[in-house]
Amino acid sequence: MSEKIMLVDGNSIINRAFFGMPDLRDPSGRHTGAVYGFLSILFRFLDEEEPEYLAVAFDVHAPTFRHGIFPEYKAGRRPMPEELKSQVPLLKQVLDSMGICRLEKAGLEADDILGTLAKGSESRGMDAVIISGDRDLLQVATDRIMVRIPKTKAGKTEVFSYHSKDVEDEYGVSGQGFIDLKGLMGDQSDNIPGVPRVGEKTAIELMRRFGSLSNVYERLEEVSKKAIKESLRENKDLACLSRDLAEINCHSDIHYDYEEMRLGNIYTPEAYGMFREMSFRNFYPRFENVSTVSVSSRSVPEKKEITDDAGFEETFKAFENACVSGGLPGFAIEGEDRVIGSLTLSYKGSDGYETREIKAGSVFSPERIGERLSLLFENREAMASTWNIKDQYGFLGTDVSPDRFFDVQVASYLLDPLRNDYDPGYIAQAFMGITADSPHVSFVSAGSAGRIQELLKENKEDRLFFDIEMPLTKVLHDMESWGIRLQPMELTSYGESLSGRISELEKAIYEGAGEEFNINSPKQLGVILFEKQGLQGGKKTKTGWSTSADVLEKLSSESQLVRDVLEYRTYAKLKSTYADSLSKFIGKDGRVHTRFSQTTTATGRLSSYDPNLQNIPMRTELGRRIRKVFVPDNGFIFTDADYSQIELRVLASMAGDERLIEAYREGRDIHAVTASRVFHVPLDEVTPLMRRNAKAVNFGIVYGISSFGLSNDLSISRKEAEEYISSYFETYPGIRRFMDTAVAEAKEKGYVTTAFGRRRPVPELKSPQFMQRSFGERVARNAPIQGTAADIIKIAMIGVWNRIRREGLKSRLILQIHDELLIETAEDEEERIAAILREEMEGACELKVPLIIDMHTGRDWYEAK
DNA sequence: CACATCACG
DNA sequence: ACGTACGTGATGTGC
Repeated sequence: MSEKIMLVDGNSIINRAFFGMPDLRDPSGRHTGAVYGFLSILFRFLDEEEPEYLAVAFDVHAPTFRHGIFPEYKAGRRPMPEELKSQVPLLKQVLDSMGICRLEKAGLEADDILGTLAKGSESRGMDAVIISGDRDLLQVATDRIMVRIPKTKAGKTEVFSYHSKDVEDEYGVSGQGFIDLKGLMGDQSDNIPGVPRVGEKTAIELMRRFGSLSNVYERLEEVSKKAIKESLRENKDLACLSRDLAEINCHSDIHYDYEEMRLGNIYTPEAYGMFREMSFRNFYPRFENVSTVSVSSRSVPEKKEITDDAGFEETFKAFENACVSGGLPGFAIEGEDRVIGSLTLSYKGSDGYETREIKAGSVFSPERIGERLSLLFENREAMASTWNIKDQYGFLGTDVSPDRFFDVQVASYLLDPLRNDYDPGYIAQAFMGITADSPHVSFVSAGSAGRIQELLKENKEDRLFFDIEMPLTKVLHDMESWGIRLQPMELTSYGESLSGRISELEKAIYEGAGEEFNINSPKQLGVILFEKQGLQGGKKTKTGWSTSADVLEKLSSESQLVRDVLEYRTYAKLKSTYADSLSKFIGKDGRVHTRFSQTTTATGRLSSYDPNLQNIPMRTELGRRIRKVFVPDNGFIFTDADYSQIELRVLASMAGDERLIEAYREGRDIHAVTASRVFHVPLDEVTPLMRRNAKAVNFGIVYGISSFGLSNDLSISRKEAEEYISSYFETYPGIRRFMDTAVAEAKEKGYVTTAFGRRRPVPELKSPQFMQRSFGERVARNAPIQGTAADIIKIAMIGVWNRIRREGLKSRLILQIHDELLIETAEDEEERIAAILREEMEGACELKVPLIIDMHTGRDWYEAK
């Protein structure tokens, strides 16, 4: 086997990567999308080709132009956007860190460098693979030089690969002929003029017939179309010039050395450092054999274990001093089931941070450690920093106040809510400039808190953090630890009642289909419905037929099979996701303890997982019945309170739209009022259909509305949807102003804010892709509304929790479902709780419209809702 | 591990 | 010309 060299067209690939990737940013705010995309492409081809040699060529724009005769050449190319420009030097740095050979020379095009190397390598008996984003390079393809062009299409990368034979198949010309072809047809992206009136089709035909440009001119009389013949005659010079411009110079003066291009280990520690800086997580596994110890051990202090009483007290004293002097020292507790395994404390010493670890065992009991720590936090002057306090309250006394803590996980979420996680490694790197794999938590908490606190203040998110998010950590901890009681027997029988119907439907479906198959496989189901049964009106997904409910519903009137599948889906979903899985989460106490995440959503909402109790069925009677297995403890009932149209009210208030505000103040039926205005009919002539449509418009407005989305939702034409929307904005001009302002603000500042100062960055607005930008606009309109509603219910939760506690009640807040709170209410506290919920929820904040709740009680969640 | 689907607000 | 409503989490399939 001969050796192989891989040659990458640096500029064209990074360009492709830029336009094919979302606008990623690294923690320090640098644009990195194009670099990421480039590396994905590079790694993919390296894995596929396994070359012995590798080089990446770049253009270096010099004042002289190629051939020196056509100053407009390349002048017509759109200038590189700033967001891409900044990534070229970054990419070069990354390539250098991996020891990958870069080839560039002032005045040379990357094409020329690649062509020269490919031909040079071929003549040395090597195979060459050129990776490029455009087709210019096709002219150098031969039997041994393959040109590969990756294209991103619908999120997938498709690769077109050409040896000389493939160029001939597609264009009917050889590699050499390709140059003449471009001379004839030109190339807009390269500003090669070509012959007027000759496009791709004509050019290919001419080349097929005459074989070369010179033959075309020798036998010009044989050209049949008059207009073409004339144009060719008049533009002979232009054709020759274009041909010269199109030709890649394969004998350019570029120095290269195969030893420098030989592919060694590119997964170096230096490269790993850069990948960490840019948070390119997907590529970390490629570095698994790289030792990173040298990088991490430099800055993270050694933990020293405390083993005697004197050291114990000394350490706590030092920690306490730092706590009360505002030094924000860090701590971290590890353990299980409320039993401390170890406590680590970090505080500033005379020479950087010092870290002490106290392990629970024969010397120090878990209780002693916990009590000593809790005692310290009774001091109202004390404050310490930690990571994820919510999951540590269980180790501390029940009375410890959230005001004693600064949670760096929660705080860094506020600073950038778009990340997937806020692990200590990220925080150390983003706020302390340390690259380490898993630096210990107490050190990171201590070392990053000062900087994070400054940033919160700068962003004006400090009130949000101290007044809402930190108090909420305690509320959430209590909610998780209380949990909600489930009736296992009832859950089982609910599941069994579903099983019966599921097997009936299975049988009917196999009969209707004429064969057995996996109904749960959209792939198999699509084949059955749209190919074997021949149903019409199928839609495509990336991978095949779509079998989603909205598609199937359109077909259900004409097919019993489809109706059975839809019903099967409903039952199967209820059984697998709810009946079967919930029972796995019932603890020894008979209760399910969902986890609430305070650092997951982009808008400031909470999320619930393990299990998710924020998506228990509600909309259909069958599903809703599962709520009957959620029951209060003996001696308790449920009180459920939900905000009425909180997002629309928030919108009315934030937008300051007078008509909408007035309608709410007067307690009107908002959807009916909207219908009356939008459809130009008196209020008492609004039909149920009109009201329903107006309701959909109101929903759409909150989502950032598009005529496409609305038309889809209402099954009306786009034109009609557009009319609804413009009529809506005429009715409520304040809403339009609000929406426009939100988008303008997002474009200017890069983020939008809620009424309480929560930020939602909108990087999509800078994307070169239309679709991404449109998405950014919808996000800019929606996030302030959804986020403000999230802020409000968080305030209400803290209020309700505090009132229950201060008034010494036995009842407890156990669930939050975005606009709804569920209280497990002691039977004798029903009225107190109703009053507290109403006061704290409706009075959570002052809007320009009233906040209203609906409230119910019941012996299970089904009844209470 | 990505995708399709579907449960909720 | 483009082709989506905003925000989540869990499940099952299939590479």
